[in-house]
Amino acid sequence: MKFEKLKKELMNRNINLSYHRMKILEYLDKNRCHPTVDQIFTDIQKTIPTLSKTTVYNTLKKLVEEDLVRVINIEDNETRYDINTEEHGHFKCETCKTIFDFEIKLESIPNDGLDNFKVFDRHVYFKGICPGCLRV
Amino acid sequence: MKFEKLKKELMNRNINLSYHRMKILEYLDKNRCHPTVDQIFTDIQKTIPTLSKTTVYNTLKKLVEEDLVRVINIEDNETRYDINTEEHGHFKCETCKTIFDFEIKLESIPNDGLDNFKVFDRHVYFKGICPGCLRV
DNA sequence: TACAAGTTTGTAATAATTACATTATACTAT
DNA sequence: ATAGTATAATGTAATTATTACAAACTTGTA
Repeated sequence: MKFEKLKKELMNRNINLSYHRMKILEYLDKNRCHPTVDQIFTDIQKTIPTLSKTTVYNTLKKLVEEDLVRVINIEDNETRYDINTEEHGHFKCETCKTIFDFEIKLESIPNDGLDNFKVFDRHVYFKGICPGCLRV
Repeated sequence: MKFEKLKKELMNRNINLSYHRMKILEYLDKNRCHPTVDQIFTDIQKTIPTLSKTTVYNTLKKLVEEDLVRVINIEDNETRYDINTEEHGHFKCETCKTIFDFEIKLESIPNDGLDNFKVFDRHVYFKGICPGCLRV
């Protein structure tokens, strides 16, 4: 989703677009590398020195509740956030640690065992080595 | 994998099957509910009061390195462990919090975008509501 | 202008995990 | 059997991520 559209989405839902919230949203929009809370906090703090980490947590929590941001849990010790809520999988390179997005048709996954389950949320992540690191 | 086979696997790899390690392995074999470190520790401590949590962490780390146990990261705050290393997906019920296994053919997932990637590890997890909780 | 609701901050508390030094156990060669 | 070595287990302390909460600040509105 584009930044302008995201802003509108928030306004539609009566969510106040305060300065901090906007900067966090803008950051997520520009840095689609699935940043951690710490990365978001550290980077934005450079321009807004009074930003507090709690605000980052609060804002992300809000955005996740509103389905504008997705949580990614690949590694145990780092929760990452993704503003791309469209259907896609994640690939984490174990060498350079980069997380790549890849297209995936989740509804094409056969899941006979889940006939009577109501499924809200589908996550797929792979691990391995990316082409760049393989070449070295 | 059966418990006896797991033991043999460890011995093949020259991994000392100490009493604690064996108890942890046995626990994972009997409790295929994807327990957290804390659950494992708390339960086994009832029979081995001198067990330390560090030992649980150490043992699990070893087992994961040897590919006898898999790490499951669904929620940000709880790392779970699964002795079932055969290909399967996980479904977490958001109501009762139970994690179900389901069959999945991971190689059937189309992933055109990953042509030049080397993939080691494929994880799939869904969230939603299980039949039992839906019925209520 | 003043109130109420919502936002941000800062500090403290909690919880999971890791680091590390020490002790215990088991294995090997003499 | 015994000394020596490597591995395993323990306990404590440190680190890190996250949450709880109270206080201060903003903003919109009556």
